[in-house]
Amino acid sequence: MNFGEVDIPFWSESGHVCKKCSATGARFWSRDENRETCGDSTEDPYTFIGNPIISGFPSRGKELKDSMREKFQHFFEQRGHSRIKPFPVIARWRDDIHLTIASIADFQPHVTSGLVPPPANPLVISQPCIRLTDVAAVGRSGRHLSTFEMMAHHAFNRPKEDDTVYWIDQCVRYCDEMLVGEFGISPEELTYVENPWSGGGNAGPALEVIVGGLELATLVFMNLEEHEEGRIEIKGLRYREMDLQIIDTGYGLERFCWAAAGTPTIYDAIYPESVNWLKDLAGFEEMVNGLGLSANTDILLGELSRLAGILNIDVGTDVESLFLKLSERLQESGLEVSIEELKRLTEPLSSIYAIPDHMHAICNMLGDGLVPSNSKAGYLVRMLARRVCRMKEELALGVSLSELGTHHIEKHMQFSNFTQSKEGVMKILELEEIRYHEMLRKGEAAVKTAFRDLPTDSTEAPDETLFRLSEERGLNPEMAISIANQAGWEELSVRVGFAADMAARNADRTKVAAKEKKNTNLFQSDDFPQTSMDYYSDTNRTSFEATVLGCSSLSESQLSSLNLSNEVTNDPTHYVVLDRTLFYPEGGGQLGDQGSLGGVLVCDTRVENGIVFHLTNGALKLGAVSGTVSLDRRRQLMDHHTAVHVVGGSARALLGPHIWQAGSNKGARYARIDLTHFSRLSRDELNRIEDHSNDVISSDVVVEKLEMPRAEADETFGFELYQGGPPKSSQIRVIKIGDHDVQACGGTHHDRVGKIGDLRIIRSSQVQDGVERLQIVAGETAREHAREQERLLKESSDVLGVSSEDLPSAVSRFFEEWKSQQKKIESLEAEIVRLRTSGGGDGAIERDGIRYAIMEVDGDIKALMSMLGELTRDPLMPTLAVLGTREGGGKIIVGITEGTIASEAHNAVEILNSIATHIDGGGGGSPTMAQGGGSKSDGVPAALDSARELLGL
RNA sequence: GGGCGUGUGGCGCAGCUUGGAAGCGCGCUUCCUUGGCAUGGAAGAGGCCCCGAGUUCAAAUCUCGGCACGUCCA
Repeated sequence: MNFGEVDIPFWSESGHVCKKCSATGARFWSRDENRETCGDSTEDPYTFIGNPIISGFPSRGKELKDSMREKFQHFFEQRGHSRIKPFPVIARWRDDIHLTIASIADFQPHVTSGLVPPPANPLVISQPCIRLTDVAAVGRSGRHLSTFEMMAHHAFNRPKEDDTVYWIDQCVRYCDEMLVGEFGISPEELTYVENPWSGGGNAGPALEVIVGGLELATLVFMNLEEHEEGRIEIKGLRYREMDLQIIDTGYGLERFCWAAAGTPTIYDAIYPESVNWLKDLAGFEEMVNGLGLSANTDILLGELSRLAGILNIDVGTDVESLFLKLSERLQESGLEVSIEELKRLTEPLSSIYAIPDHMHAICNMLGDGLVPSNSKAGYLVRMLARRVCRMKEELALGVSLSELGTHHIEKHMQFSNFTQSKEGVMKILELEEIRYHEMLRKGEAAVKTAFRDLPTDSTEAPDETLFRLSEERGLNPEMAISIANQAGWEELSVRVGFAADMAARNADRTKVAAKEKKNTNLFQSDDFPQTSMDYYSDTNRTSFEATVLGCSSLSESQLSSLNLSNEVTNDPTHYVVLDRTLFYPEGGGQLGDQGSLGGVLVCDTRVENGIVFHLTNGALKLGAVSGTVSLDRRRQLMDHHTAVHVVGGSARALLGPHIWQAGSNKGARYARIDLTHFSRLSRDELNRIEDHSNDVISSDVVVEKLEMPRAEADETFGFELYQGGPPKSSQIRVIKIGDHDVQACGGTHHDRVGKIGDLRIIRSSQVQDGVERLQIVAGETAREHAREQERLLKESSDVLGVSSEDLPSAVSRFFEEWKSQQKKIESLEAEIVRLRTSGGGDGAIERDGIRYAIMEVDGDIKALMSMLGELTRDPLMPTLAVLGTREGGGKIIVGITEGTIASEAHNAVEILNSIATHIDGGGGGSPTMAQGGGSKSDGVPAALDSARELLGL
């Protein structure tokens, strides 16, 4: 049997036959012996529009989804599956993806790798998912969604341990029984298409379950993993059998709803209230009637959807030809609609359909506590919000983004399950809309500037200009062109194929960026056993005895890739491996310990693959050794690390559940914590967090340090545990500070928070939009910081001879006075210039209608310039002026009145260059104005003399 | 995580490519036009060109670092 072929007893028992699709060539199983196509080909249009294939579900929208989901989960519960609560849509337990894209994502990588047991086995779940890869097709194709629920039953088998829950045959039986028995689907309509799956390091056979042209489910049987010595080859990669074999299914909840409703589009089935509301707001009916279409719109819409997929617009698709094809197909069905009419109908309609879908994704993401940002997951929600803003403006809906949000939450969501409050979501949506408008407003000026040199009757904009506007200003080509159209370039349009080029350009750059992969292993670690990390057992112990297992000198390349912190004061030369250690290695944002080992200093400590590497400033012999950790530094690190947890908890308590730790760093001098928040923090807010944190510290609660299996920790504390990032092990350490804060953390901590002492938040900065970085000092460093601040104040106020209370007013007074004196000097200089240039006596000589003014003056280059201006500005008095000053090493400027006989007769640059040698300098400028300088100020008179000589005066 | 871009009178922006006199629009002050206002006209005030180094005779302009902000991609 070839890989991917599914041959199970169920087929023959239930009367299925194996066929080959006449359109796609795929192998498929069907009860209908006369069937030619697999059901999922261009030859298989939807048959359920207006003719539901699932019976017994009269409702629509949220009610329909709820009952459909319940029926599914109940079915599997009856058959021994445990119901699992859905995971958040923000995949915080993973560092490879931002969003939950499938139900199996909940269990990757820890469960699928076998590291952690599944929460139940077998299990049933309905997991909200978000996929943004086809976001451009949402609303257009009639079936694409950016957010959907994947209903699934999963089973995790370990055949080698004789622990098999169920495998392919039983899985297909469940599926078939449910579709036919529970949902009333006619058995002859069902096809199972073989479509083996591989990707992400795993592979296995799979079946697509198709009814009425619609893929309702996919059943994946994951039993292979990538391995160099594997015997099975798929797409050029070698695979071997996995220890853990997984039933990974996915049933599209919304597709079930659509099949039960038989509406023209999937959106009509799941978001009917929103679709109707938006149609009203947009005046869709009047618009359609105004078109004077020959065809009935309902029939037209149904027909459009039946041909779904044709309008499946990917980035870069040639839209024109798609519309042409669609129009032709409609004519075949007897509907006469021109392409223009088709466009005017489908464009607003696709927005009306896309908005509720996007709002659903947005509310889900924000509900999970995500903060919009200009990078990472936060960017994804901002992108969706901006798409909605744009669509609602094109439809002229006249409602705000937050009003759309309110409506959506009311009609479609059970908001009590979310961490973020409704008010929090509304606040964020309001801010996002403000930001969107700000971007547009700034974009307008940018477009005008970018197109300034383009003739107003141009029809095509330069590609480069559009690329840049899009990347730097966030204006996609359509937006940029529409702004330009209103600003005077009326004929301008986006050229055909531009979107494809832009996508290709992005893809190229992504490819280049992906190539740069760094090698992770710094040290030779194969030869050593895991180091016993004794620092957890007693964080206050500092001396220990151990055995040196290895010692090598550090190479150049190792040193440079170590990226030593500036807290490392001694230069390491060797690395030492012990059997056990009290030195805490850099990890979880906490810097490594320092101290002494044998006769050498430990400059820094690192860890790799469970082995601790002590970076020393000398070599050690193998054998027994005693070590001492620097207690002061360790205590300070613990002050800071525990303080970071306290501040994180305080921020969440005061600002809201969207506060997540986006990173942290704890050194001996200060610590910092990055927090997700939707606006900059004022000093006032920082003070409140600081006060709250200090209250927690003074209450002196116990810091609990728990070791527990990951599954249990998940169950007990939830995902808030993973503030510091996804855990990598099955056993995790949990640091719990009373009821204030709890998170998984491998760092060293005090036993009571009271040990921290003083805590100050000394400043905040923004790492990226939506992420605030707080700098914290605690314990001894807090006091040092206060002393340092005092010293700065004292030194500054001493300079001015005022008390530090008066410093701000004194500084501003001095600054004001300085400015006004600058002004006074300038005006006095101007006065001098007027006196010297107006009343003759300037040594000017007139010859052949040109006035020659050559003189040395006192003053800086600015004064010279204004004097030159006075002399050469008047076109009625053609003048050549050569002015010199001894200031700043000697400066000379040459100016000639523009557009006169003087400028025809002389060239300022030539004159300057020939005389500048006298001051050992050079210069340049334009033919009518040149300036230069040098390093020999005494040469100024000689230079002026040579100018007179040159001009024959 | 990887790019790209921006920071210039109170506000909105140009100038930066190719270094050589700091500009435009709105607003502000005063005057003229008017019975008063809107408007129109004239004159004027208001700049550490984000900060710090470097290159240069010369930096808003070029280079490096920092700060603040925007945006795209994954």
